[in-house]
Amino acid sequence: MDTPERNQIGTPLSKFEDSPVFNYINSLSPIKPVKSLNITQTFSSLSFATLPSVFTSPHVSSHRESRFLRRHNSSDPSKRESSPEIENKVCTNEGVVIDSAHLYNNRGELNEIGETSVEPQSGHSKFVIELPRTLKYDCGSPDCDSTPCDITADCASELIDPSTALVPYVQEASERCSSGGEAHANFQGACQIGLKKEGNVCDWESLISDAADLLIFNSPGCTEPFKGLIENSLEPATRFCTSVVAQFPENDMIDGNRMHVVDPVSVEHHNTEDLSTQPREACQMTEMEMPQDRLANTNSNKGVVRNPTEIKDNEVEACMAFSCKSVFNLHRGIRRRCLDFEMAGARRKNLDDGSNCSSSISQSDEKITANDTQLGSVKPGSDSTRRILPGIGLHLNALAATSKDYVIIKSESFSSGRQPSLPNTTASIHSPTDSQEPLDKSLILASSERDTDGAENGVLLEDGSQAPAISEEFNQNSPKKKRRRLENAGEGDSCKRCNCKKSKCLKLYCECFAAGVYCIEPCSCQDCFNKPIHEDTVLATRKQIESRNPLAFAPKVIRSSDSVPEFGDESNKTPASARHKRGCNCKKSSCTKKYCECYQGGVGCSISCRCEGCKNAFGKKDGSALTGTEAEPEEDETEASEKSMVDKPLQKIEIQNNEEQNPSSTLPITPLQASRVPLIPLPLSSKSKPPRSSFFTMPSSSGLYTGQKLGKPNILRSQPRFEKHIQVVPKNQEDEMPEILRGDSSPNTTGIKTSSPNSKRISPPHCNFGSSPGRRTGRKLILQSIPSFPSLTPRH
DNA sequence: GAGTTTGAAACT
DNA sequence: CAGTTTCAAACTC
Repeated sequence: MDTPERNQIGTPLSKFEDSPVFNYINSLSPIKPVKSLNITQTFSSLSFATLPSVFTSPHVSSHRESRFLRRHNSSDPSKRESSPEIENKVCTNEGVVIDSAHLYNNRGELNEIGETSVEPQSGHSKFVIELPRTLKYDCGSPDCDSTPCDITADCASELIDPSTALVPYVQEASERCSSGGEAHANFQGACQIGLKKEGNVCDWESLISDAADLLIFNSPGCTEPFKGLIENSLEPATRFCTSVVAQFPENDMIDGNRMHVVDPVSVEHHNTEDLSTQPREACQMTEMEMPQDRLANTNSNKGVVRNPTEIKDNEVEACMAFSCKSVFNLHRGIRRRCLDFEMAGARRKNLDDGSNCSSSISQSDEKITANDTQLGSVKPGSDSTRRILPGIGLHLNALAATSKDYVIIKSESFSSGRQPSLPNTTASIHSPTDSQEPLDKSLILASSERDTDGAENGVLLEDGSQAPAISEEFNQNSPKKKRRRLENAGEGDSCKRCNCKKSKCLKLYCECFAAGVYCIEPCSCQDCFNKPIHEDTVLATRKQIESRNPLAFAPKVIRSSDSVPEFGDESNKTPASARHKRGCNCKKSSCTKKYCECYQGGVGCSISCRCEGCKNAFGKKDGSALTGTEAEPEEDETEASEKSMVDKPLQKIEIQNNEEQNPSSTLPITPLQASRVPLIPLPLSSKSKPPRSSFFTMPSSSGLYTGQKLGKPNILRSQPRFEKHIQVVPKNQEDEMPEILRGDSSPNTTGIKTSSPNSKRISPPHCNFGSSPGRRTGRKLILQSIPSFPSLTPRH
């Protein structure tokens, strides 16, 4: 209560409390005070305490929390604001219900607006009148539905107590109902007019009536002014409603909006009419519908109130409640949808990540998981931006294949769902700022991040939003993801993902970071900074590392261009057109396990390697040096690649390669992957793997690269795209790459034996990417690819 | 799934 | 540049 926050937010309350009316009310009923106290407490605690989560209405709070959490960090200021508002509203509502004070409060607000001088007795009459107002405001606003109902019902019951008041009120209500289809704006207007409300109110209403759609629902801009009005004049309830409404997904909103906006009145009327006959049911219904908090209030109210007029009251209440209730229900339904929707979106992401995304575009229907919340964060508007992501830039994108899809899917889903709604106006009522803003922000963030990513790196980061961070970890940690990741890795469906625990994914230890891609859901990393959110950090770190070693982010395996193989047949045949950039340093693995980067990359060891006891299936260091071994390697390669030729021990390799291929396949998919050298090599290696390396290992590292590449390019080449990317990368790296590439390119012409068996192998391997069969463009492609490469290291 | 092995990356 | 440490993947059980 005391907290400054409260003051800010709760100004209304303070007013109420201070107001003589409030005091009076309190004095009137002992019960009331208690409730009021409770309310106030909750209020203070809730609203001020901090976040919405704390707060009250389970629906609202929970809803919000879930949302925010999922989407983003609740950090968004807007969110907070909203929450407090909501809290306030709720509290006020409760308070109102409990006490008549609430009305007074409302009244007080109204008074501010320009309350008419009511007659002394008017106390009741006022109530009546006021109620209408409240109703108007609450109910009137489509948003309000839920709360208004409560309020009205409560108020009505209690207020009404003085039966006199009821009559008019009821009459009005009945009239309204009878009027039935009118726009509730009119209804409001009428009420207000009758009340003699001030211009403010009128304006407000007029606004509503005129642009009811806009105001109510959504446009933040509209909402704000509106909001201001509300704050000033209106009850918290309205806010609450608005806030609640805001939460609803746009999609829903569409329907909901109409329902609320256009129909609210009619609905109410109908309800009232119907209900009139069975008010109690309606009441019960309402209770059922209402959140627990509210229920408590209502119950209390009932208990407290009950007057002769109860019946009428009940009726009225029923009507109101019912209408509200219906609306409320609607909202609820909407909310759920929204949540689901978001969830669905999120899920989609996950699913997409795992599988494909594009196809799966989601429907809003899908359910979401906690992780998904992030998706939720994804906002409708961002679609375009998201799509951008897929961009080429960092090979990272490759990762993205999944990520991309994911993004796209999201966008689609949203578009289908929310976005459409947006146009409608609706946006949703949201309390002006509340829900919507957060969403927007989140969207923006996500989009921006993504965009930036895409722009800069071309990488798509899934994380996009804040939420991602949280969710990511969440996801990452989850065994499911791990499994998925493993599966993916194993299958090659998806890209490999890191599992960093201490490096924060900002060192080359991190595969993702090394590949120039952001970590995504499948990653199991901890304290990951390799996310769009931390773009600055990532870039800075990259720079740092690059400053140390310009080639740090270059593909480890340099593939000679496809064409490279100068060495003639041999070279062509040799899968090992590629070489490891720096060479391995294996001592115990004999270069026969993935510990060996050369082996992992599917390339043979070269002179540059310092390995001991090299037995690299793709090419031994010694052998490579020997160039002579070529024949074997070639055969192996061919065999491996074609399999037809199986020979040699290489079979093992083949198997491994196959395994690798999958990964590679995935890799190829995303540009990002390209960056990841290892992945690339594998695929190639798989087919071409074997022996060439022995051959190629050239004396000079550069020579090796070139030579190997020349010789083996074929293998690597298998995947045109990869190669391209890879090659490109090298260029960036100037050091070796340029020479190599250049040399390769020129020499390659000869080397390119696309026709060579290797080439055949090549095509198959890469799967995903697309490797369109025709891809093998040969050297030219490579050159072209070069440009793309830069994307990896934007700076260069 | 936990623990070990391995070698690259990072650090000194 | 070499040696050592740190790290995460790969591997084994």
